[in-house]
Amino acid sequence: MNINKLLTHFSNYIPLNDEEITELSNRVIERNVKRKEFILQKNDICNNYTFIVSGLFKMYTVDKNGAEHILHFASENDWICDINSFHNKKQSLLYIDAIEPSTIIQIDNSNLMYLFTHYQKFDRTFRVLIENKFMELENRILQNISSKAEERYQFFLEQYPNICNRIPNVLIASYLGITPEFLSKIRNAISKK
Amino acid sequence: MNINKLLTHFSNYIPLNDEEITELSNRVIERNVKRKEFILQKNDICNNYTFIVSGLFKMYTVDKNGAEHILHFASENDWICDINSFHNKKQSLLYIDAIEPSTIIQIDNSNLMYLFTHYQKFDRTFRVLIENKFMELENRILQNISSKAEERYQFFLEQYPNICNRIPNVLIASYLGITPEFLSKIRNAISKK
DNA sequence: ATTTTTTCTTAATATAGTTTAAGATTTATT
DNA sequence: AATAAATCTTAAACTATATTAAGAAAAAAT
Repeated sequence: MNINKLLTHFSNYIPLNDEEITELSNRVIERNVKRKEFILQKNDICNNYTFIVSGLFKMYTVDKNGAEHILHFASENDWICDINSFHNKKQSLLYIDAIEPSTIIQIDNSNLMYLFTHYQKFDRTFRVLIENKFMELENRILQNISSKAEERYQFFLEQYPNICNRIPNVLIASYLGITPEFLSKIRNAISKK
Repeated sequence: MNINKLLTHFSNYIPLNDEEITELSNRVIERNVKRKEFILQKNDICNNYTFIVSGLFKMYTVDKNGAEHILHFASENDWICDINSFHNKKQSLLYIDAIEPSTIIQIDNSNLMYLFTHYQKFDRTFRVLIENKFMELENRILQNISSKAEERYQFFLEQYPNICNRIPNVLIASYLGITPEFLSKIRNAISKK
């Protein structure tokens, strides 16, 4: 069962005891998701924290011209959630769909709140989880305000070696905030060095 | 005493009981900080979470050309900390200094860890705090990858009406990731509309 | 296996943003 | 009050990136 992958993930933060493992296991559901299938769409309320057992997702907005802007990629052993919609029960502005066929484990809002309330460890673990994600975003912001597109691309390749060759360049461009044509130019310039 | 401002701040998340108030009060220190005084410098380890009672700070890197890139502004009733340095006890890449004469309340690493370990509420409150900051950064990233500088400037003015007129434009430009000359051009274009 | 769809590239032209330099204005310091 | 320092603006020339369009290559669907 894939729950083991989630338990191993937790144990990298704080190992769970038997009671916590049982409680957690009873409160999550496992799902398979096809390529291009949505697990969140705009105007829906994001009711789940999603742990990715295998596969790859993108979270993004679509602007008035129909262009996608990718806020996050997330692959195996990572979480994906619109926490604004999740915690405030507000309609989401974001889409999340699968770039690859994927297997996920989801915990919904009420079950996660139950764990937060009854077991201190979950508050702690999710605090540390979100702190780590916050640091990643800080680095990304710094890149965005201080570096040219070529440096940001090189940094992306270094930072995400496991996913960068599973993602079409058109999506990497959208993540970096540039056009695919310009990314192509950058790649050409790099290859000539 | 200014500790009341901190207690009020906590009570916006989860009110503290008497014991928690006593514990917290005994574990923080209050300081006054002059304009341009550093509370964190590059290569130091950030050993404090800093709550701002009054005043205004900037957190930034300095690149190889000596240019500042501002990651965060923080004013009264807000927190500022390099959480990467703080939690991992790593040398910071960042500076934090006061834009205005300020009063702050600081809690150091060991005291905060004590509170986390002994009182669940602090884990919870700091989880929610960092979740809110994470959402703010998500919005900023989306702006950076999808909007032109003029829109980002207008959004900044709307989102931070209380601080935007206390910050010189040269620093706003650095926060937005543009040159002060170009911000001046944008302001001129806006004023002609 | 063939067709359709998606992805990647190239190039010309256009726009957004930077650089350099200089002067004017405002704010801080003596 | 005078001087020094920081801030804001303008403009010309330059560079980074976007747009448009078109064709080639690769991947997905039938």
